[in-house]
Amino acid sequence: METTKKMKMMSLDQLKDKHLGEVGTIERDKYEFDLKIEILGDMIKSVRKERHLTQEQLGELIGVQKSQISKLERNTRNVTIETILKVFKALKANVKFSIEMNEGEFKVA
Amino acid sequence: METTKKMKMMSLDQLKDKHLGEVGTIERDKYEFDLKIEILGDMIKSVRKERHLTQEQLGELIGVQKSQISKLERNTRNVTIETILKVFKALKANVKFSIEMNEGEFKVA
DNA sequence: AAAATAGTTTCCATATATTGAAACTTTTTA
DNA sequence: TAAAAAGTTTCAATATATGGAAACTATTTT
Repeated sequence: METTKKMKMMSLDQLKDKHLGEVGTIERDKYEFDLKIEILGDMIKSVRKERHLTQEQLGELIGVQKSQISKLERNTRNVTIETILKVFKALKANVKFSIEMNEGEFKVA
Repeated sequence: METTKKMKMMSLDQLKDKHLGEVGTIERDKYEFDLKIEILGDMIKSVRKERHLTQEQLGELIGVQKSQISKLERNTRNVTIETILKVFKALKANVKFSIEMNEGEFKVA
C-alpha cells in the first residue's frame, strides 16, 4: 500500500498572491499529485483534517451522510468529477487540473 | 521555503521520436485549468487534436466507439475519474491534480 | 457535386456510482 | 474503564455513467 505523501510546496504564483494580499498573513497550502484514484480519498481526508471537520460535519455541508464521506475517503470505488467538486467546494479548496504532454512523443499504432 | 521542481527527464526514446526541432528542445505543453465539468471535454479534444487523431482512432486505442469519444468531448454528462484517466493515458498525457486552500479561510457554518 | 471521412445524436442495455439507514468498530474523552 | 464521538461497513434502492449500433449531419477531399 502506498502511504500518503503530502507534499507542501510554494509556487511562484503563490508567492505573487501572497504579496498581493495582506502581508504575511495568508498561508496557502498546495497539494499536487498525479491523478490516481487511490490518492483522491487521501486528499479529501487531508483537507478535511486541515479544516478541522469531522466526516459528519463535512457531510452536513454537502448534504450527505457521514458514511458517504467515509466511502469517498477510503477509495472504495470510482468517483465522478461532480462528486469531487462538491466535496472540495464545501472545503473551500480550489481544485486545479493540469495535463502535460510531450510534443512528438506520440505514435499511432 | 523550498520548491521541489521535478521536470521529467527526457528519455532516449522521446528524443528519437522527436521529429522536429533540435535535440534537447522537446516542447512540453501544459494545460492547466480550474476543474470544471464543462472544460474537461474541451481538454480531451485539444489533446487529441494535438496528437492528430480522429475520434475513431482514439476510440480504438481505448476500446470504445467513436460516439463515446464524441460524448466525452461534448461534455454531455458527468464523468468518472477512471474514464478521464483512460482517455489521457491513451493520449500519453500526464494528468495532474492540485488542491489549493487558504489557511484560516474556513468557517464552519 | 459526389464520395469519403469525421463527428454527432438517439435509442437502448448494462454496470456501477451515489446515497441513506442502521449496526458495527475504533478512537477519544471524562 | 465506561461513555461519547468518530469512523466504517453492510444492505438495499435509485440515479446515472458507460457503451454499442445505427442513422444522421458536417466537413474534407477528389
